[in-house]
Amino acid sequence: MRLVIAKCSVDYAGRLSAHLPLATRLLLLKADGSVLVHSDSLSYKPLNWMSPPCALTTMEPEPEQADAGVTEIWRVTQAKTADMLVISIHEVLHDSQHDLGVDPGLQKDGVEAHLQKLLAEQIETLGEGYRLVRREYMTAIGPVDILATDAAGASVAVEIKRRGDIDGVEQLTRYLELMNRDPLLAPVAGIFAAQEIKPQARTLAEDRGIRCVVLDYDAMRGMDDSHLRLF
Amino acid sequence: MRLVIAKCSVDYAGRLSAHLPLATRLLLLKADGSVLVHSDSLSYKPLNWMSPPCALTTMEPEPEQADAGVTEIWRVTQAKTADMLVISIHEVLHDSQHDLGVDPGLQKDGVEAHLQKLLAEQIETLGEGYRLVRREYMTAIGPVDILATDAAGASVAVEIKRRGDIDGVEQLTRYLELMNRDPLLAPVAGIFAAQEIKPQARTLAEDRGIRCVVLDYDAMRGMDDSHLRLF
DNA sequence: GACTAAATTTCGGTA
DNA sequence: TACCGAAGTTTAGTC
Repeated sequence: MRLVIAKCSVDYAGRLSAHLPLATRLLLLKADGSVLVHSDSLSYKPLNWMSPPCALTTMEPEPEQADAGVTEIWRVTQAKTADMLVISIHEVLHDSQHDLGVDPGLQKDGVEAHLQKLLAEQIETLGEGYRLVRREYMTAIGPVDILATDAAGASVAVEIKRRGDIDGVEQLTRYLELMNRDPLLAPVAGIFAAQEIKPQARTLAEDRGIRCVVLDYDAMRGMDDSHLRLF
Repeated sequence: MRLVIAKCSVDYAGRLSAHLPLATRLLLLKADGSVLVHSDSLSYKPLNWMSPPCALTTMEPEPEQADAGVTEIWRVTQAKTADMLVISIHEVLHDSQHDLGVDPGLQKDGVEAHLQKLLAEQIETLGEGYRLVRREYMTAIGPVDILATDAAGASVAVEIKRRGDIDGVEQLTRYLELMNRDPLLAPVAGIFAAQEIKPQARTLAEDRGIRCVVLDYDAMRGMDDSHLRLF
C-alpha cells in the first residue's frame, strides 16, 4: 500500500464524468492496483476511486500543464469498462510505501439473517398457535424469508427486514400474489416483520391486508448481551 | 488527517457485531473524528469504520491484554447511536499527521439526470408524434421523470433509470395507479426507459402493460464524446 | 426533521 | 457467470 498526500486535481470519465478542483488530498494506492482519493471529511466513501483490476501509468505533463503547475500525471485505467481516472499532481507532500500482507477478513454476526433465525425459533411471537413450515421457502421469483401456519393451519408468508420500508412491502406483495395462485398453498396471508416500520410502509401494508409486526431484537435475543461485551 | 499503519485487531459492536483478527492495516483518522480501517485490497469500502460525529479515546491495555502483545487501545464511540469501535494496537509501523484543509467538493455530470435531459430533448425516441409535456411532473407521491403525450394525444408517464430493475417498475406502477385515478389525466400509459433492462424487470413491466425502451446513451449524446476527452 | 430515491452504489449468495 | 437482494448501506434532495 502506498500513501500519498498531494495537492492535485482529479478527473474521472466512465459511467459518469466528474471533476475535483485543485486541493490537498490523500491518494491511497492498494496492492491490487485500485486507487482511492480521500478528503479529510465525509468518511466512508472516497471522493473518487477506481476499482480493480486497473493499471496505473505515470506520465509527464504537457508543457502547458507544466506551466500551470502540474508536476506529474497519474492515469488509472480499467481494461474491462474503459473507465479512466486522471490525477494531475501539483505537489507531493508525503509519499510512503507499506507492506500490509493479506488480510484475514471480517467476521460478521447479527444482521437480518440473525433476526430471521430468532423469529423462526420463536415463531409464536407472531401469535399463539403459529408453527414454522420453513425458512427461505423457495418460490419462482425468490425465497420467502419464513413460511408458517397460523392457529387455524392457514399459510402465512413472513418478510423480515431490519428497517421496514415500502420496498419490503412490495417484495412481500409479489410473493403473496404468486403464492396465492398456487391452489395447494392459497390462501396465503402476509406478515411484514421488522425492527422498525416506516409509517408509509405500514399504511401500504395494512391497505393490502398485510399485518405489521415490530420485532424487539433485544427481547428476542433473550437479554443475551454477549455481543456488547467487547472485553 | 492522521495516517497510521499498525498491526491490530478490531471489534465493532452496534448495528451488528464484527471482529477483525490481528493483521497489519491502515487506520485513517479524519479531521471530523471519523475513523476508517482499510486493508490492502477490496477497494472502496473500509473493512470497518465509524461515522462522524464520534470521539476517540486512547486507553492503556489491561495487564492480560498487555501480555498478549497489546500496546494501546483505541476506543471510538458515537454518542447518538451507541455504536462502538475498539482497535487493539500491537505495533505501530507508521504514524503521520497531515493538514489537508477543506475540500472544494466534487462536480458530477452524466448520471440519470443527464439521461432524462437527453430523452426530454429527443422525446421522439419513444415513437413518432410523441411530445414532451413536462420533466419532473409532480404527483402526490413524488415526481414522475417525464410526462409526455403520444401521437394520439394520450398521456404517457416515463420512468428513467440507468439500470432497469424491478424496483423501478414498482415505482412507475405506483405513479400510474395514482395518475389513472385523476380523470383529467387518465388514461395514462407507462414507459420504462433504461440503458439496461433486467429480464425480470422486463417481464414484470410487460405483464403490467408497461412498455420497455432500452436507451442508447452514446447515440443520444449524438456521438458527442467530449466527456471522454480529459485533456 | 422525516422520508424518498439514487449510487461510478458495493458486496455476497445462488442458480 | 448472471441475477437478485442486502448493506453497520451512504448520500443527496425534497417536503
